[in-house]
Amino acid sequence: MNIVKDKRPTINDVARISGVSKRTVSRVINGAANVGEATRKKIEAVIQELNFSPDKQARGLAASRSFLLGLIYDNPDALYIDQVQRGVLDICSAKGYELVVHPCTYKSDDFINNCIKFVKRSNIDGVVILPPVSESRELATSFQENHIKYVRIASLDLDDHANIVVSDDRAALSDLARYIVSLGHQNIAIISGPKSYFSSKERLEGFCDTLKQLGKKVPEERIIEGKNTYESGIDCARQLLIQTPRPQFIFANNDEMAAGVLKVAHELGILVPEQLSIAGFDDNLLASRIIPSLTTIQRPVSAMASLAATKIIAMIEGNEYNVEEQYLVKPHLIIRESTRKIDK
Amino acid sequence: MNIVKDKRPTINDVARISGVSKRTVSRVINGAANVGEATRKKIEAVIQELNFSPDKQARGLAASRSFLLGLIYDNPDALYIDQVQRGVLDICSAKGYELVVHPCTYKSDDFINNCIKFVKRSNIDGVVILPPVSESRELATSFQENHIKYVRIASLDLDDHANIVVSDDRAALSDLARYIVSLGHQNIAIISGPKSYFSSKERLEGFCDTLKQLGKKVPEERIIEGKNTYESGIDCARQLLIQTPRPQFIFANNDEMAAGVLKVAHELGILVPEQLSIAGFDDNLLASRIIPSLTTIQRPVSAMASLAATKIIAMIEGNEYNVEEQYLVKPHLIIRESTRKIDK
DNA sequence: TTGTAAGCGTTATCAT
DNA sequence: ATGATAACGCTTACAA
Repeated sequence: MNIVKDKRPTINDVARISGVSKRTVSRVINGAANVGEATRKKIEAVIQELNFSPDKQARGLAASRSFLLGLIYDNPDALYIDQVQRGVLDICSAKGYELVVHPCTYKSDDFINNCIKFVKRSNIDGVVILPPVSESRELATSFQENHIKYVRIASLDLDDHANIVVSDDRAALSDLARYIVSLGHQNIAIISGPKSYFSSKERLEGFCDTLKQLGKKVPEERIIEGKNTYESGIDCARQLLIQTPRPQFIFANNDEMAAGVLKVAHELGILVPEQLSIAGFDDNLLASRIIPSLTTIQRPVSAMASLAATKIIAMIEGNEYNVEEQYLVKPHLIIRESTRKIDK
Repeated sequence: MNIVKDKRPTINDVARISGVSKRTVSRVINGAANVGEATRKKIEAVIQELNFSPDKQARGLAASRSFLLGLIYDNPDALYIDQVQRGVLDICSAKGYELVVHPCTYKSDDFINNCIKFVKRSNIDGVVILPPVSESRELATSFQENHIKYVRIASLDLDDHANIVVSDDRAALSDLARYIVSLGHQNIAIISGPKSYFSSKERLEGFCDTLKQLGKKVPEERIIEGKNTYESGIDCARQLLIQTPRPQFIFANNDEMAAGVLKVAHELGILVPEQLSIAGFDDNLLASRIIPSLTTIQRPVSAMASLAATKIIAMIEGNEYNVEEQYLVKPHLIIRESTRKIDK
């Protein structure tokens, strides 16, 4: 059906064959209103016949648009990244955009410039920024200064609602606290995420604040700062599980670390959940596969990503209808085998 | 309007400030040989100072290139995808390319056309294709017909060596067979991958052939076709573990399914590895986290991806030096806790 | 070794 | 409603 021609037809071919100027063809392509009905029909027919479609690069060069969206992240969690990509792509392909991925290194002090250049080089129309990079005030500021459109995904409401999608980690951790107290646990311990991340802070405070309201206080020495890695979970669990009295419940800032706790418990012969309850955060692939399966908190990652994509495209196309108003989602508790009521 | 730094610098700015023509700057950008040493230094300095990087669209429009690489896949394994992306990106960013991701649906019969359109729409310079889509003869043929450059990543040598990176799954499974026999296992069972995938066939045959050479034959009813998912692993394990005599060893075509086997064994009170040994394939994140940790086979995914990227860029840039010769990598066995010698 | 100038396929600014 | 013509930022014959 499709005959491969030597050269792709250009707007000039369409113009010549239609007997009009290319400016008029351009009008038709872009759906401008002021084109005669007869002319439009004629041109559309020729476009059909030639199987013409405008060249994206030329279009981009002339109009400063690329129909490219960027995804910026410095996150080792492959599962999270993958979910985000799919969520964004669902929207992208429906709207005629493509997704360009850009992992970066948050710690490198070149990283802001690196991101800016990434966007400028390819004339990326807008970017979605993932945590923890999304927490960078400097990056957001630089994007604003460079007139780069962005939407951040984060755990804290730290930008205009048009520019952010927030998961209310604090509220979710509050739920977890109530659940744990309802199970009767007394000796509660926490492996937090890196304190420099807002998300860690939100989760920690959401948990501790509600605990305090319910009359339970977590002492300092029962809160250890982890690095969100499996190995770090193991280290922290070792420190926690030798304390007397031994913790009855441990919350780990993510599932990776929770898996580390499980590992240490197993090594020490501590039964989960009989002698120790554990909860994580993410609802990682791991969470449902591991034995015992992990009580955890699930963010609607894919939905957040789709929302972010919708918002960024709305910004790009100037249709900022009521998209600003939607920005907050609440993660929810998933109860599995790793938590249970205190026997006694 | 003249001295305003609002706009990003162009090749003209670099030329003007360096006091040369833009043709010379272009030479420097593209690493041409015939540029005076002093001139080059001067220009490079200015490029640095201006933080200049050439506009991809303009470059593409002029040179009929986009500096965009595509990644085509229909693979639910997020960890695999993520590793591939990072492997490809390592090379990409070093060579000035960006990566556009394109998940697709292998089963949909529009998928070939969908992929072609994806490439043409954005003038993608070349694509890397992941298994199982990479096994599609039709897709490869269509790409050839449309003069689209591609490199496939696969488990079987099914294309010109210039167009493929192959992991020798067969050889790796042969190693596993020898290892298992050395442990003294008699009753061996297999959960294969979908039979329609070449990779499943390679692994199955590599395993069975070597087993046969060593005097062990796996009977028909001990080979079950799984779907490479956790749930499918559970289903197949149930069928296998009620057989008499009960299998002493189960090979699962991937770690996801092996995790399912572990789950069922746990439910049935079968001790792993005391009463049942299990091995998987992939060296998934899961493999090292799960308890007991999983004996499995690791492909050098990231290295394969980098090699694929190197090859596709060589094709694009016409530097097909000896890159054709490198195409085969061998996965290797990782022995963990889930396999052990037969007691008795 | 370096420069001039003509594109590449669009969109945007003016006219008419 | 339509059309010349100039950008857009770069590469590349062709000179010098």
